[in-house]
Amino acid sequence: MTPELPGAKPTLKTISRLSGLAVPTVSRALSDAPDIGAETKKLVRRIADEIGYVPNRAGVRLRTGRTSVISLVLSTEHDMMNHTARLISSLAGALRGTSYHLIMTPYFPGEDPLKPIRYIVETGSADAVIFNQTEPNDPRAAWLMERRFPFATHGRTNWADRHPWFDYDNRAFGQIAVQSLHDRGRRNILLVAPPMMQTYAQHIVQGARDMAQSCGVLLTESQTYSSDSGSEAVRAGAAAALAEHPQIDGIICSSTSAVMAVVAALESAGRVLGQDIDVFGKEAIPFLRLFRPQIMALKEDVSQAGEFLARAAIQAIREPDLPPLQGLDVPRSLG
Amino acid sequence: MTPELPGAKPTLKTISRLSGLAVPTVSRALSDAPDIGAETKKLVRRIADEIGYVPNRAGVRLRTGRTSVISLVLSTEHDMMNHTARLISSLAGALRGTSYHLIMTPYFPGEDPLKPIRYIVETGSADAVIFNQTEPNDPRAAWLMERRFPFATHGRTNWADRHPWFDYDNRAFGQIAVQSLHDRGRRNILLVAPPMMQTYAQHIVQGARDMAQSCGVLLTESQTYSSDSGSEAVRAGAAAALAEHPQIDGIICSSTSAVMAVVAALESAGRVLGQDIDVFGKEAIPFLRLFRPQIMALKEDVSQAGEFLARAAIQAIREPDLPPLQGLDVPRSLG
DNA sequence: AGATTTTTCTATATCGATTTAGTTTAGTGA
DNA sequence: TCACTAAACTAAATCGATATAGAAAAATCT
Repeated sequence: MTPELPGAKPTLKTISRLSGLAVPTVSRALSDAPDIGAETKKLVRRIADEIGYVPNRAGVRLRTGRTSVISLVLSTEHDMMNHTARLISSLAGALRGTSYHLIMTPYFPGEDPLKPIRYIVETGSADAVIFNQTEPNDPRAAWLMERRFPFATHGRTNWADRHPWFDYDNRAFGQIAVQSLHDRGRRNILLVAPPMMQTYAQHIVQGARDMAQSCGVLLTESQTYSSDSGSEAVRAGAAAALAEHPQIDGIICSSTSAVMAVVAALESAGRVLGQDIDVFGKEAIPFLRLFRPQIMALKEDVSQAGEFLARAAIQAIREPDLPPLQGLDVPRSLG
Repeated sequence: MTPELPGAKPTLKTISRLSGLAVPTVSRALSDAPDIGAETKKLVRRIADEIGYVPNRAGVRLRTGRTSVISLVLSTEHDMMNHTARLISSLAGALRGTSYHLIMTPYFPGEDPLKPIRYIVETGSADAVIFNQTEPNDPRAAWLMERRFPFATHGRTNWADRHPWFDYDNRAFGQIAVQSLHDRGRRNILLVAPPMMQTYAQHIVQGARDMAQSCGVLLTESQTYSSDSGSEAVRAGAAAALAEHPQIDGIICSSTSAVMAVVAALESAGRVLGQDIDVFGKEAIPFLRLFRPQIMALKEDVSQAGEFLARAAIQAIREPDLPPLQGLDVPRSLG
């Protein structure tokens, strides 16, 4: 005769029981109907706040027809130079023909990345979650695994064997980058570090270090700025590095914008790209080389990631006991 | 005693009435349960197909707890050079704190743009729709207005006074572009045409033509390729134009990728940017000028568009009789 | 043939919120 | 004092789908 399971989400019924009022009264009180007394409204709202009541979307929708969903319609065609949008549209495209809708849940830079995830799980607004920018000890992955809530990540974590993911092989990227620069005779390489909290950054650095050691290349890693510091910071940082270490003859960048900033820096320092220095980057979109044919780069296929993650998430929902789907995008040279 | 309103969406009840079977039987038949006869299943499925039955999401969700929604969580932070992603994340960000979820509904390039919209309206999967790449006689806008279904567009249509929209002032862009080039002494301008079906393209061309006439500038409009033809096509087209009309001393592009392709073309033709020729573009992201300080450009604020469209859509849902919200992004010069 | 099982379907309850139609209580007027 | 109205609730029905329990019909066994 337990009155309420502890884990259960509060509903109008919960408030009804707690307040002694009938369910419709509670409903009308919360929607500020004119035929409910002021005292009653105050009481109901207090209880609702206390227990963290959130209306069940399906209930509202079934009864009223209101969905509280806004749909953004967009072409799966990719507008040039667009990483996130490609991921989104390939995901959305891959979910067509399935019964799944894709909803966007944003979070603001400064805030707790766990917050949107908790919201989704606790309000039951999705069957699975997909997120990126994973960290080795990613709190989101830990939280979701603990609750056995289906999810898939773009990028690995320390528990990569236990959940679905898709990742670019950044270790290979780091290795190939150093090797390719070495093949062109470069021996003094600057690595514009990616943001080190993230897993992929550590993979790049590992790969680059390993290969630098076995090739006998001197590898300098930027410390004060990273590839996502903003173009101006990268440009200034690269300029300073080139001034301090004029012997640098190769630069590795992990993002397109960093490549551009670095090229700008070295050109205004009077260096000549492809002659006395090379830049190696990653290219999700074929325009770096259009602009500077001398830029060296490996291809990254973001669309593949979207398609894979869609499948992985669905499998995690439907077949939670199957081994999780995991996939690696193998770096390819440009066509 | 009408058995069924003609406009009503078919439900299990509809199939039940049509087949003479009980509602749960129909449900189990459709989900291929083992305790339903083969003949019955065939019959039920035939009827379901005929009347175009689609399960009501709220019903399923309320009963089973399954949402059939997959949530993509992303940061509202913008990764450089990213138009669509900015729009999406600013939209999603603006909807936080409201009761609305944002769902992505993609469509494939070749296919009917009306299709996803019809799907949303007919399955009732959203309260409002937002879309972009509007055409003057946009069939989506016409269809939605006819049904009084709330929507907002990024870009105007011929019925712009009758629905909510947000647009960049492309007419002003065209004017300012020509005028700025004229101010730098350019008299022979190539306009890399945007895709002319779309409204914004016509605005740019109008603005450019008007100003060219009043300034006394010769304006050439590309015919065989447009700014969304793909970088390689634009590059080749621009190269051909420069070869055929060597007197060209200014080029206007409406997209970032076109600017880059055009600069590549003119440089490999031996022209010097900022000296014997200028390029004028639009910049949603501050990196064109980082790369080539000589590039002239106006700023476009995509985030503003997302925030505005979110508000406009919500107002269209809640206050359908209020005059629709409409907003124009005024081109600003770079800081 | 009569009992037992299997097959195939129906009746009912339920998910959570809201709407419509009452019902009770208190308050007003004659 | 008694009918009459307003204020503040409650009861019951509903949205669409599905799970559970039970019933009727057909098939199988002894």
